[in-house]
Amino acid sequence: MQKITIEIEKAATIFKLFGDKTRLTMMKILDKHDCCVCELVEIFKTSQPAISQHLRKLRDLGLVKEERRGQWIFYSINKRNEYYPFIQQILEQLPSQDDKLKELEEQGTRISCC
Amino acid sequence: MQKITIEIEKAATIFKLFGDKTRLTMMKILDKHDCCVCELVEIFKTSQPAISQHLRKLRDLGLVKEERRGQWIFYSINKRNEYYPFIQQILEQLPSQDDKLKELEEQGTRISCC
DNA sequence: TCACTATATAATTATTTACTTATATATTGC
DNA sequence: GCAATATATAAGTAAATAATTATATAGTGA
Repeated sequence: MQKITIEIEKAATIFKLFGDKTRLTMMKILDKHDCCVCELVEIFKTSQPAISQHLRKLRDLGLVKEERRGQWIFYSINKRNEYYPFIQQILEQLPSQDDKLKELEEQGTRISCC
Repeated sequence: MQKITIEIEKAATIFKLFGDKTRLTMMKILDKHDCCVCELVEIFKTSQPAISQHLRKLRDLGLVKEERRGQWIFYSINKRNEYYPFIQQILEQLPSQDDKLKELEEQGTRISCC
């Protein structure tokens, strides 16, 4: 296995963000699928500002990146982040959250919105 | 690599604890060396109650265990914890904190106290 | 038993965090 | 340009967190 090291302080900063279930689930989802904000609002059944604020924290650390596509802003994992290998190793150990996206597709929410 | 999975919710709970630099460093130290509370107080240059409270949180999740040896109570990583493999993979990626213990030895604090 | 040391716990306080409500900005399609 | 939609941001609030101070408990050695 490759040896990755990250300063303790930086790791703690990342874990602080990962200590919230919503953000951690978001990271797991975004690691496999780009999502727009309104999809995440649907998935987490919470308010749009709450989602935006979570995304901002993740973005401030460079863990995710945004990309505007017309009316929508899509978020995805920033795989160029210096710490992505560290993060990836963690996310790999979490169970897939694909079912959450599948629900959206079944509802038709995914297509209609984004 | 072996495949370990942990529920997202449980992982977030662990990360919440790891989101504090003191606790994360503690975990890294305890993964290799048992320590008594007074050593940790020395290492982190903080109050004894603060250290005790951090240890309690880690213990409440079963991440560390305590063992009385005479006057002192030694803490160590609970390697029997269901999630230890997950935790171990994380701790492996953090830089060694052995220098902190070495400092104590040089000061003589380690021996005199414990 | 008593003084001393190590540790835990309780209560208080200050800080941080996450959410809500309200509002601003940007894009689309008419 | 205007209405509608998507998103961000600001301000306020409630809840959670971490530290401090004070006190309790437990072991040691005289």
